[in-house]
Amino acid sequence: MASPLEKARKDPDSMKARILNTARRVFGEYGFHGATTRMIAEEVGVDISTLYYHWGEKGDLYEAVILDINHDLKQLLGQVEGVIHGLPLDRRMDIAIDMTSAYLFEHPEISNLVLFRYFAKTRDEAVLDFQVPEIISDIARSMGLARDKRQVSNHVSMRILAMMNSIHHFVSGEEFFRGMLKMAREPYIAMVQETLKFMLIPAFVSSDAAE
Amino acid sequence: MASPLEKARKDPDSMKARILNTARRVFGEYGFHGATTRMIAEEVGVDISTLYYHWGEKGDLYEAVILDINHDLKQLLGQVEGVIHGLPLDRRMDIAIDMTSAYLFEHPEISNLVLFRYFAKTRDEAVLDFQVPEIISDIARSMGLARDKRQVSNHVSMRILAMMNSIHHFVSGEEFFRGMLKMAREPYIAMVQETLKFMLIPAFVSSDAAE
DNA sequence: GAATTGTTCCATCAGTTGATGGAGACGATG
DNA sequence: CATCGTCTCCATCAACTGATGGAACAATTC
Repeated sequence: MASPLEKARKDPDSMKARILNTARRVFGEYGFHGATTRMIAEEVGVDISTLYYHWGEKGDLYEAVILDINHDLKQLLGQVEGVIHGLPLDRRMDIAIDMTSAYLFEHPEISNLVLFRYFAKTRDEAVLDFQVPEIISDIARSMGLARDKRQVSNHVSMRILAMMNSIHHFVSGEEFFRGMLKMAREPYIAMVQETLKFMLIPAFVSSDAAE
Repeated sequence: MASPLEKARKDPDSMKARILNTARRVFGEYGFHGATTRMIAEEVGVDISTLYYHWGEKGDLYEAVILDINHDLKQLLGQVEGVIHGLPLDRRMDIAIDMTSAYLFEHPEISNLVLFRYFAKTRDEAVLDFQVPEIISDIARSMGLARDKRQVSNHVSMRILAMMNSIHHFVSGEEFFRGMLKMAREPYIAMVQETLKFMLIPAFVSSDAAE
């Protein structure tokens, strides 16, 4: 029952965990093909073969990374849900945007990896991601956009995708956008949150009121 | 004055143009590191060295591709502007969303490459993109969000970035999202356009009315 | 302390990748 | 026909990449 991933999470100082965390960052920065096992090993400060000993081949390590970030995302959603439960929609969205973006700006590799999975093809055939639909259902429920998480319409799923990706996109593009707009980090983050609220809240609130 | 790019555009059947167009697709699908010169050459049906003869090294070809898609984007914006000129804001946005998304769904490699440039690092140092700010200014002006294209506030730039990327994101993620939602192409595209309007129009229209 | 197990590194391999030099093919020009 | 410039391919290189076997070492168990 104790998967390698659980072991790594239990002891963050273990070699397994150190490799996993570095792999998250490197895969997030350069993508699957852009990252090499040597880059990861070098950054950890160990030999390549140590990577292979702990995580098997490159694709397996990548898969572990994906599972790891999905785990983090779910945990984040749980926290957000706990805070916003029972509040009116506009407040729910306001807080959810703040919390989610703040967390992702601290762990930008999550956004990078999510986006990479969305549209960068791997040369080998890709594994279908079964966790994203689940996460979307969770959001739909906690946002009050669907009564039962089993029956989330495509309609609603699309809107949640658009919402999530607006956030990811500003996190992943930070370097590019900040360079372009010549902004420091803090004002950039503040402006991102403002922009997200500007875009997202009117749409969902007015649609909610119309019902 | 006749750059290689202009030559290629003038004669679409030339080897230069055939390589460029294939490179657009392959770089768009797999990213810079995921695409190999051999993949591109093979798809064109020529030897690798023919690639190098016409476009120089891999990075140069990639750069030509980026310039090429920026050129297409500007052309598209010009067309959109011609159609929406003088209409009220909500109509402008409605039409711009339809036209832009329809075009990008026909040329998805544009969206892919734009997004790739935003957040995928190249192992070599990246070249700063000087064209994106210009495109954003154009949009701001044609949307009526800034009086002078010289003085577009970061505020407005962020909103336009968010808008553009919402579109790109649904185009690039088509395969992933359609697989997830189990939708055919046409209804997917229709639903994307509906979702984009749902999200974008209320925000901009209510902000416009408030002024 | 001996045996077993777990962990790390060194050396190395085969396949891939970016890149080039040179030979030949082709058409235009004289 | 001869010559020249343009274009394409074949052969090949060095560097890089994913991957592995085995030696060395450390920790654990008996």
